[in-house]
Amino acid sequence: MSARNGSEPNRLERRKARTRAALITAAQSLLAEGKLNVPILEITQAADVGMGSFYNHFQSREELYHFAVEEALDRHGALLDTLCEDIDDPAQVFAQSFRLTGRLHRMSPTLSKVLLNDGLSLATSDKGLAPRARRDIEEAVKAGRFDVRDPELAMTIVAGATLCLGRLLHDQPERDDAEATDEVVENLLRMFGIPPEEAREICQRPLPAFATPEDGTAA
Amino acid sequence: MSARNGSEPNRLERRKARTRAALITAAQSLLAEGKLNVPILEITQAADVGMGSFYNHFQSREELYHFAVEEALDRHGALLDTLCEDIDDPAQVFAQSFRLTGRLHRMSPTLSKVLLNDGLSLATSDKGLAPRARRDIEEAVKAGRFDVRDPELAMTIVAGATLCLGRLLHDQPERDDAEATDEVVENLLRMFGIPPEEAREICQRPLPAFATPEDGTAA
DNA sequence: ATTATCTATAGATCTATAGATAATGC
DNA sequence: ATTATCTATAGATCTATAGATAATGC
Repeated sequence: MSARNGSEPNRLERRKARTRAALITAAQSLLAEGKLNVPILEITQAADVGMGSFYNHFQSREELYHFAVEEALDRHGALLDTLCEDIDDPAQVFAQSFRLTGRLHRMSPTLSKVLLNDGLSLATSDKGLAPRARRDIEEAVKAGRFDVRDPELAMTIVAGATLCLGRLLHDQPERDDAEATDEVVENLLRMFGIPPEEAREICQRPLPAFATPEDGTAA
Repeated sequence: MSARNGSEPNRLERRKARTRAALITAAQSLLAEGKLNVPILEITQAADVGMGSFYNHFQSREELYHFAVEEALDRHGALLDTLCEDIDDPAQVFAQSFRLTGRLHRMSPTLSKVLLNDGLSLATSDKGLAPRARRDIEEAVKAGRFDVRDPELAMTIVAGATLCLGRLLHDQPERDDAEATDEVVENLLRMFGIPPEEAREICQRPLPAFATPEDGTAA
């Protein structure tokens, strides 16, 4: 309650936050494994907290899963914001976001699987990649970079490609993830009216180095 | 057992098949509503059969749901085969399949929602739209119609677009489904290297009349 | 004194089956 | 006589909470 007044959280509040975070992390691991129906007890055991603590923080498994997905989306969104902040051309922001996301599936498999598990709702979420891609497409259209009649439909194709590409990269571990991702975004850029030569060039630009804290899975 | 010998199924076998079909239809309705965790009893009540009959046909809810999705995919695949059988140009078969599928979301909402509910696995399924679209893309490449480096990645984008478009059409009931679908496939055709003029023209060709038996939901 | 967590469990819910009933085959 | 279905339920499982314990604040 008192955390709202802007003052530092005290030790009690930090402990509470730790318990909550442990539950959310456990939920993300379970979501990534596709275990949606595990008993509450199994969740709290995975989080290493008592059964009763669950109900101090969440009303139901569904509520916990909801927050777990939101947390994953926020983490993804923050990563994209950080790594694209210096780029002006919306077409390049778009391409770079997509290329980074493609590489994320293998680098942060849990984060990736949480996003994929939620399936199509990722496409319409107001967090994570979707709102950013939508923004980039609209700005690129305004700037005359993209030739797109309906940005929302363009967004639909992009979201679908993102999801199915992630799925493909998990299903085919032998496939080169960077190469596949870059080819998909190159196709998308051409679809948006970028000349083939330039599309290819945009997808070959160096990406910023980024280290994901190797996944949300705590040690 | 004796149904395997090619002879006519007798009344007993037909009754058994009816019970099984009732369970599968009920499962499809529940899947379409997103009710994945309903008790077996609720499924059998929806199918109007006794609780015990469930276990005469399926080992678990998961097994039933699996067959329910397969049945939906088969029905969709058969529809596409019937409606595209007279077309030679693989690019047009591809476009027509996509255009028909887009119109299906509203015409057969239960079928559509079952397919969407299963989410990304639709993209890699060997039934329904996916294998057909893959076939069309590969043939179009061979025939020099499509300019695509990796047909599997092209397929990935198409599958994603299919799914997210379906989701969009359910989320936005006021949107014109035919218009949106045709614009998406037009974009995809351009991405595959079809000249813009021709892409547009292909998407404006008349479609065969098709009446879905208004959905798998029995009266 | 207050707050969060933990352990233990009552009561609700669900699964899977046993045994009875009904339909069909021969 | 055989096969499928139905009803009723034992036993397993799970949820949600009560009450005890531990940690922190003041």
